[in-house]
Amino acid sequence: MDEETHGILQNRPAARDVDATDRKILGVLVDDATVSYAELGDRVGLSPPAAHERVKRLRRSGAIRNTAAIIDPKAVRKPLLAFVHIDTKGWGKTPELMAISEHPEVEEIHSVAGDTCMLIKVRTEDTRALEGLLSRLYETPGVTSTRSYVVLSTYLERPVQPGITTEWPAPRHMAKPLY
Amino acid sequence: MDEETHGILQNRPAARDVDATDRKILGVLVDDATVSYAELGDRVGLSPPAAHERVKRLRRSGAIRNTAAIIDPKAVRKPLLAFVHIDTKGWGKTPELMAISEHPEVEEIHSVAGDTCMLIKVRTEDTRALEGLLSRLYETPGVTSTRSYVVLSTYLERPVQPGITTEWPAPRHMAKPLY
DNA sequence: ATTGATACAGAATTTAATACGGCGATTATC
DNA sequence: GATAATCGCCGTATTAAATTCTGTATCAAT
Repeated sequence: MDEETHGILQNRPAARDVDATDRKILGVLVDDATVSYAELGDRVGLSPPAAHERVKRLRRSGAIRNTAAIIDPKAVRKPLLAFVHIDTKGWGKTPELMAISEHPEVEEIHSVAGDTCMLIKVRTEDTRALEGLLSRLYETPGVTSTRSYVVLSTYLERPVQPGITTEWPAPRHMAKPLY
Repeated sequence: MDEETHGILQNRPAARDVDATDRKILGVLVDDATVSYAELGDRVGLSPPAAHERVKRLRRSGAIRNTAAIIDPKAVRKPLLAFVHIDTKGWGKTPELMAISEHPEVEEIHSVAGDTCMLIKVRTEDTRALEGLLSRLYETPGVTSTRSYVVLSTYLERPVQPGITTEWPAPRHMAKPLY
């Protein structure tokens, strides 16, 4: 038996890894997911049904999490982007996180290794609205301090790219990493 | 004449602002852009052609920038997320920015008001690949130092939300902001 | 060598996207 | 205040794409 033997507990079926053709497909769909399967097949060298089958598999496996409309922040009156560092005492995860993610201005919440506990990304209409949001964030139980960094200009903003990640050359005479 | 009088220079046509129905549509499409216009119309209380018409307008006006597949970073072998602060001397914009955005691991580049010049968001396969990327970033002309913050856990990550931004209450006896 | 599974192409069918014509309501103009 | 014009919407018709089905070649395992 293969590695799918322990698959009794996981509901995901195959989870075959993403090959070169899949990456091509992802590259097209990240740019524009409205292309027809005929067009997509042309671009990656497959027939329409074959391209369709691949995309279905990528969806099933979770490689494609979602197909979403990307909204211009200015169109929904949120031209101001800021990053906020939040220091907390005894971060009790669920309730506080839920409270913070309720605000529609909050787009990301990360726990960071470094000089701060939480890093969140927010978009607001203007500095006044940011002030209001920060005030509400500060009132969240567990939050001891916040520092905010307002973005002046955004030069690049794109989704996860399917391109290969180049790697740091391994030290000579050490084929495998030490850890 | 109205505010469109100065529209001689801008090529965008109408750019009517986004109303409540548009926000509902955006709310649906951000969640799942693969719904049919019949389904979309049902959700927001419109006929399929009417829903289609609104979506077309939202695309034309740029409110919907793109319809994209959202990829699971793990599926393309980029499970490691990090933010990098880059200090530069005399940031000469274009060439250096181009050089940095060439790396497929780089997803965002922002200029930030605060104690650092540039804030970039990157995804790599592992810490070794991050090390390689940082090394290459450091070799970019104009870069004087980098500080990186590795993300331990991501609790929330979602696209721009069409929901209304709540605002900070204006000071009493001051109907309009002072600036 | 044989069996099984997988991925693909081509054709057929079903479903959805798109274009068109007409109606009602709101807005601008005289 | 009456009229014309515009805009947004609906219902229908047409076109295009998604989806299903069947057969075939290729690769892996027995």
